[in-house]
This record gives sequence, structure tokens and C-alpha cells, in this order.
Amino acid sequence: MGTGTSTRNLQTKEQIRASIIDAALKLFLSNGYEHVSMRKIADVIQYTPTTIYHHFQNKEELLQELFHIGFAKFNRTIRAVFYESLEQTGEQRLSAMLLAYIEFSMDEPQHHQLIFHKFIDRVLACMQTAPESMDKESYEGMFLLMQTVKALVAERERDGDGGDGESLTDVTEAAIFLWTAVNGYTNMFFPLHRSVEREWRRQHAERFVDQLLRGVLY
Amino acid sequence: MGTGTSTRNLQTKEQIRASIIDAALKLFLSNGYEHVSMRKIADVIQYTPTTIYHHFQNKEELLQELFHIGFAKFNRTIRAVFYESLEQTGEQRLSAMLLAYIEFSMDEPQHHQLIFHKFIDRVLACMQTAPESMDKESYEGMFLLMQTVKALVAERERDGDGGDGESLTDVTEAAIFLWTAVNGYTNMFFPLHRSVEREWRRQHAERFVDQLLRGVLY
DNA sequence: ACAGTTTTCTTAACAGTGTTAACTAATTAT
DNA sequence: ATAATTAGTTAACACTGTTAAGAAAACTGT
Repeated sequence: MGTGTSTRNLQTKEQIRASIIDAALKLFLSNGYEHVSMRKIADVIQYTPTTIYHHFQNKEELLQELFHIGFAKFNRTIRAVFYESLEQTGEQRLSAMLLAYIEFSMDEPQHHQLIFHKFIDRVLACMQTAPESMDKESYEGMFLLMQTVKALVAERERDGDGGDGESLTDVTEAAIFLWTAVNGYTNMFFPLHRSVEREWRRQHAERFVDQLLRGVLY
Repeated sequence: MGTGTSTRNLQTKEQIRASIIDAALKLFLSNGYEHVSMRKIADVIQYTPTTIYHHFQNKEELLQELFHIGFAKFNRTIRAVFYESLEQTGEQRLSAMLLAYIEFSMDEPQHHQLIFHKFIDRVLACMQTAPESMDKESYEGMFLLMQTVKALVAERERDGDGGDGESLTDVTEAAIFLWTAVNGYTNMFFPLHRSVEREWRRQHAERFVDQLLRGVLY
């Protein structure tokens, strides 16, 4: 039976696959994922639409590839902020990471939409068990974010009035709650904030994060 | 020139319009708005697709009609909770309203998706100026929710350590922040919570609202 | 009652979408 | 050189929203 493919062919196959992704990414970033079509990609790479189906099972799988790219970029951003703010207080670090989260969504609205609208279920699955289909770098940011929240919540739990005995806050749950809230903010304001200047946007986000951590009422 | 339409025809025209909406709503509620197609609607109402275009300019306008129906239902729900909890404390009332918000999203996932994903910009526009295309009942819930938050935030502002002088919290902004956070919660968990029993879901939502109002850290 | 106007609805098509079966051309393995 | 595998194309299927043009029915004014 043999391996069936020569080295040279494997190379060009990888190249075509790469060019498909590249073309899809181009269309996706300029028009949003809903305007990515197999025929448009085919036009760009100068092949017929059918050829794409020899490299991806279907459109969903191709979009998933774009999701991976965007999610990896997102996670590298968050991760970088984490390591840059190691000597700051926990609260400052958390705040910086959440702001980076928000800024990414504003700077990369297309990626944000794909990640947090279309593939939100995959992100959630990612958080529960580390996926073996991704390398660590591609999801570590989210883990570091969770870890930072957990550490901070646990710390406050210890320092607070120790009368309550057992911890009444589930730190994991608290972290997820915080995440959902921040994600809600990005979802709500990413269509609105696009027309607004960067500095104003950042200050707005800072006030949000601040109120979130301190509570809306207290 | 004349009015051009007899009374009897106006009636049947309204009836057809109603049957279109009815069919669209049926398809929408069982399959989600993405699976609503002009031809499927036409099949159900026993007309050709073209006929629909004599009652609605395009699909978007038809979906907008479904949005209005869902948003009105949503607002009546929130409004009812407001008036039912008038003798409770402000915080209890706010909590009850936010929980109703979350429960609506879980009970009516299709409506939630249409309102808070596809037409979120229209909701935001709604909050800034009352739309004359809708009757008061159809958006009052959101206003009452905002009002409740504002009142509560303003109250805490007064009661708190008065050392700060001027109010450092913009109550409108605080209300919107709270709203985005709650909406983020519903967006995140409405795919997850569907498989989970109602009571568990409610308690989960209660913990979220509680942490949100008190702050994740304090 | 008849002619003319208006409204209502259909037929047929256009321009897209994702996807697949069947076929050809080229490359590789034995 | 022959057989097997791979790469790529053509052509079609079953959908999608939308529209131009025409037919049929209903209503209007005389």
C-alpha cells in the first residue's frame, strides 16, 4: 500500500491549505465571518470550490481553523499582560488583564465575534478541560485569567471578617461570573465603541472593571 | 384616485399579514431565526414567496416584527415583576427583576437570541430615546429596570461615607454596566443551562446577581 | 353593465449559498 | 509499463433572498 504521498506533494498540499486559510482570513477580517463563502475563497486562491473540500471537511471546519487562530492570538495577548504585571498587586494585575480582554475585542471585532458568538461553546469547553487539539499557548491566557481571579477571591476570603467559618464563595464560580460580566460588556459595546476614540473607550472600560470588582452598589 | 381598498380587502390583507407573522413565529420558535426562510413561510401559509414581499419589504423587516413581539413580551415580564415587588426593598426589587431577566432568556432562548444578538443595537437605541414605533408597554420594562438601578445606586451614594463630596458614580452608567453584566451572564449560559433543572439554574443566577451587586471581591 | 384602474398573487428567473457525485489528468509505486 | 493513488475540475442538487413581468381578480367611475 505504501505511504502514497511523496514529500514534494505533501509540501504543496500544506501550501494550498495555508493559502485557503489565508484567503479565508482575509475575507473574514474585512467582511466578517458571515461573508466568507467557499466560492469567494476559491476565486482568490484560483481553484474551484471543490478543491477546498479536499483540505477541509466543510465550511464549519474551516471557520473553526479561523477560530483557533483568533483564539490563540487572544490568549497570547492576555498571557503577555499577565507576565508583564507580575510585580503588581493581584487586583492591578486582574484589572490589566480584563482591560486587555476588552481592548482585544475592540481591536479585533471580527475575531471577537467568531470566538465569543459563534464558538462560545468551544471556549467554555476549553475552560473545563484543556483541549489536546490546541497547544498550551493557545488557551493559557484564559487559564491565567481564571487563576488570577481565583487567587484574588481566595485572598479576600481569608482577609475578610473571618466569622463566617467555611468559605461561602466558590472561587471558580466567582471567576466565571466575572468573566461572563466582562464578556457581556464587550458584546454590548463592541458595536457602539467602534466610532469612539481609543482613550475614551479605555477609560470607560476602566470604570466598568472598577465597578465590577467593587460591586455596583458598594 | 380613491382610497383604492375596500374594507373587506383591508381585513383580509391584515389577516394575511398576521398569518405570515404567525408562520414565521412558529418556524422561529422551533428552529431559531436562522432557519426562518421566505419559502418555508410561504409553504405554511399556502402562498408563493413573492406574496410575502407585498406585506414586508424584506426578510429583515419580517424579523424585526418578530423582534418587536419578543421584546414586548420581555418588557411585560420585567414590568410585572417591578409592580409585584413595590413593597420590598430596592435591592430585593432589583434582584427580582434581574432574575426575571435571566429566566426569560432561559425560557425563551429564541427570543433572547433575536433580541440580544441580532437586534442588540435596536435595544440600545431604545434605551436612549423612547421609540415612537412602539407602544409604551413594549419597552417600559427596560426603563423600569434602569430606574430601579439608578435609584438604588443614588441611595447608596447618599448613605455611604459622605467624605467624597461630589458623586463619583454616574448612576446611568452604573445601570448600564449592571445591565451588560447580566446580559453577558445570559449570553454565556443560555446554551449551557438548557440541559439543567430549573431550580438549580435559578440558584446559580441568584448567586451571580448577588455577587454582582456586592462586587466580586468585596 | 361595461371599461378602466387598482390591487393581489403567481411564474420564472437572477444571483447567490454549501455540498457532492462523477470524471479527468497527473503523479507515484510496484 | 502498468496499476494505484492523488489532485483537481465539471456539473449538478438543493437550498437561500429577491425581483421583474404578467395574469387574474376585485373594485371604481360612468
